[in-house]
Amino acid sequence: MSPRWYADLHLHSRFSRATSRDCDLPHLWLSARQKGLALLGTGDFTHPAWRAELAAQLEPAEEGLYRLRPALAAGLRGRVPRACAAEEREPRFLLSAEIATIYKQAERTRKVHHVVLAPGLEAAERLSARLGRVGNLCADGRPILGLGSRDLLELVLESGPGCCLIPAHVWTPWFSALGSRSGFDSVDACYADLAGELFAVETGLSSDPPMNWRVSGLDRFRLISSSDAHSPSRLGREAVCLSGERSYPALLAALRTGLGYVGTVEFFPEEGKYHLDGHRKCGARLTPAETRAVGGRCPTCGEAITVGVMHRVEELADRPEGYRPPGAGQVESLVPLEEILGEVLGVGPKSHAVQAALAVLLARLGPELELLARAPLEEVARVAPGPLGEGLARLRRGQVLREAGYDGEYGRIRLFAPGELEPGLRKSQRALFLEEEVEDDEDDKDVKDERDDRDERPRSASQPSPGPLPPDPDQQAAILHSGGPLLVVAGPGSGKTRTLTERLAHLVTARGFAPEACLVLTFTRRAADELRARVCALLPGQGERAQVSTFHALCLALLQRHPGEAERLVGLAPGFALAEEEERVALLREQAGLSETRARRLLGRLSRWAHAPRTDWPAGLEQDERTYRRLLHEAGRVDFEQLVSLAVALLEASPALAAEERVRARALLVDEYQDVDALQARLVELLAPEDGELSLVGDPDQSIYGFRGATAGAFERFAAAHPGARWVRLGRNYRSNQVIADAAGQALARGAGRAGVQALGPGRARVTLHRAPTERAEAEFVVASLEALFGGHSFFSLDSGRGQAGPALEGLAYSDVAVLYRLDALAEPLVEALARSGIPFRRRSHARLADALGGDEFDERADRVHLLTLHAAKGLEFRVVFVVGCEDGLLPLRFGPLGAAELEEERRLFYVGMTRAAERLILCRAERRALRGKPRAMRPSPFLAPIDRALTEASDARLPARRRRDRQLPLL
DNA sequence: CAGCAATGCGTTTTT
DNA sequence: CGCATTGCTG
Repeated sequence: MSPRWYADLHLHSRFSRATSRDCDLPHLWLSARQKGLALLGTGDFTHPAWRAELAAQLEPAEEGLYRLRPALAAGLRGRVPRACAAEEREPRFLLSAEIATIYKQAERTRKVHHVVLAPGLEAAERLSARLGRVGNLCADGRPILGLGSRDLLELVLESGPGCCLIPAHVWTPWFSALGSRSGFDSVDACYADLAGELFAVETGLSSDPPMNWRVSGLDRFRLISSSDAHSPSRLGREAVCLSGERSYPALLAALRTGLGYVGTVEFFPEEGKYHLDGHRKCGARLTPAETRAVGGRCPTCGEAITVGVMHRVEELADRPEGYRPPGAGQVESLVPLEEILGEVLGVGPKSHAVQAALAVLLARLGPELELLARAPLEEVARVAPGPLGEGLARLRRGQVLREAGYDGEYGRIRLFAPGELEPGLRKSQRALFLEEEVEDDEDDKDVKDERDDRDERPRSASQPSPGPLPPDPDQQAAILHSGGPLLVVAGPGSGKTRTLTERLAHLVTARGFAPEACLVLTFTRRAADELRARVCALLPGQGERAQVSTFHALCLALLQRHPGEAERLVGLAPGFALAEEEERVALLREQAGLSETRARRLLGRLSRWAHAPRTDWPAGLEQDERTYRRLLHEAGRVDFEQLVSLAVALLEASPALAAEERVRARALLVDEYQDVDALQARLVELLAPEDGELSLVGDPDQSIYGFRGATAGAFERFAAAHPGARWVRLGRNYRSNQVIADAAGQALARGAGRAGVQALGPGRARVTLHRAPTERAEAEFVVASLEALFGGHSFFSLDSGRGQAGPALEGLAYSDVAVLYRLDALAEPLVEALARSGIPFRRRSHARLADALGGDEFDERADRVHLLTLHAAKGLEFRVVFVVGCEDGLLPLRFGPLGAAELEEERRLFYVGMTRAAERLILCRAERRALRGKPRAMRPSPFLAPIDRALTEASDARLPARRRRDRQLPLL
């Protein structure tokens, strides 16, 4: 039997009334992953703006289905809970909409809602065009048309093969085919001569299949269930369960024939808003019999009672309760996990405590629907010992307490009787999920997580998906700035990328800049990809047109745009091309007769000396360089290192050409400006738009690429040349807790003056300082700490995790942790210890194997502990960061005497490492370490000294006390 | 060819 | 700084 999958075909976008602003494709996609929905309706395809968004953000997948564009999906990867990331369940979308028809028939006003499905964007467009002639489709994503149900069905059927209609939530009183206040006594009466074209009906929240089975007139319809969600978190509260192929034709076939239709996921019908009869204003809830007894009038006020679904089913039923027609689907009755957790924890379903617990459960146990229906209870108990497992057991047995809904009031399903859950039990269950509540919870209220969500929120695999908060005032100032050059100094975790991308979006949407006239410059392709994805998400349909490029790619494109001038003015060979590393080596071997090793060595030396003044070059190097350049030129090649200088030379040689290039980018935004070298700074000056916007973004405190030519003070030099430039400083750190932010600030400023960047967020965990005897002991400490952080084998058990680097963190995924080091060579003992422990890890080595193999995106996002050099960690963030090798000589790295500038760069490197951490920072050192074979005694890094002892705690290795006697040795 | 002095490299990384 | 490689001299 092929595996089952779930589909939610009826939901709404943010273009419908009373829906969440988060009903956009990324949020829906993310929620689908969390719920375990493999197929989602888009909802609202009749709305032109939503259709434009669909066209911009989706791309075709299986027949009739669409997937989120990879650039967008890539940006969301980090927010998918670890156990919800199954590749084969990556959500697909199909075109769906809900249409309301209001019309008079046989003297009665009929209000009927319909779900419409289309086999693709073109068909949706066609149908929308026809419906647009009937009524206004722009006012509401769920349009209201003055059209008979039958006529709507006719329009749908005429819009092309595959277009179909499913009567929506057929029993609800106010808006449905069978509704007591709106509809008919049969589906056939509603759709008249075309009713035969229908093959499925949606049961709605307040009825379930067993109720529907009592009406023989519905036997020929496949029963479907959907969420009708108005916010992403409500997706999948009801759904269709299918098996077999995932495609639009297969879905229709399953609904028509039953082949591949498994059944439905349901609310307990009592939870629906219209299950029983009643009058909400007076709080009167009545069973059908009671309603009949009081003559359909509210006993309190005398107004008409709203007749609910149960009552209506009884009116139309021609079979007793309990009848099950042949071929009926399976029924899984579930309760949203948020509600269950709210009950178990004794707090509201939207509370922080519930969201935290949800994140843990999804990260560990997988998507919600599977988890509720099938997660093994032993595993549930392992993740969350306590009443949750028992609750799920009762849920699966259908042993629930039901308080039925009526007249628009949701019902309530409980798993535990009143008083069954002791407050103490609830508290302990809550403690499982909340990091800091255990020791001091003076009050019983939620621990409020104040961490802001501006942008640089930890990309935890287990984060729920809250929408972003509005920009803070400094971010806002940078986003809105208009006029002269803008310098944005953005500290760690301050929302730099968000500010940059939102500024770009602002320039386009509010200031009228054409997207193609906006240029964003970065250093790495990776950064460019990320920025592009985020710009696309912010500017659906337009972001793709913006130019987001690396310096080198821009320069190459610029040279290639002007081949004539490039030949004439900077002496490039006609039809020049970029030389790859192998080609450069081959050139030197074949043309200059150098050996392979000598050729590589020469290229290495040239690259190393490229940024030093030629007068400092070793003897002979200049001569060698001239020869190499000549050979390169004769071969019609340029190398990467020349690109920027050639582009600068070209722009300087031809002012007209420079002016032409400036027009191409009326808005120029440069990321990581602190890393520009002199040529790149010059390029920026040459390209600075005359009447547009120039924005330079970066952080001088994170300048760590001096060896590559980045010259400290790039911002200052720019400001000196442009006295009118506006400075904006983003100083709030939304990433690190206060302790980490302060400690990092002290390390950077050598303890003087500045109390670090201002940080928000909870933070009681101190920075751990650990001294190990040897590098092997250091590695074992890291592993033992990781085991504690992950809670050992019983993942969240309370009694573990008091050991090494603090207690277990809830919902911690392996990829939330990084181990950082100054030299790649320091990774060896870590690799060995981690491999032994079985903790999955990934070492990013600078060996560019990944690129050679065409990228390893999959590995990149795998849930593994990251091993990285400090340099490679820049721009990333982790909930937990270890920095190993905090020793003099390694931090700062020193071979001989160290210049002041180099010392400062090493200090900034340490600062960069510290500020990668959001929640926990552990600084480790070894007293003896073998470097290049020879063991050496190591002193602590001088960078540790300025950190206030109040912010740190010492943690000595308390690994299984193998060698207690060691402690008697003098500690020095 | 042995022996010694001079030189340069080590470390971070991107295109 | 300290080690390895290179290249020169005897």
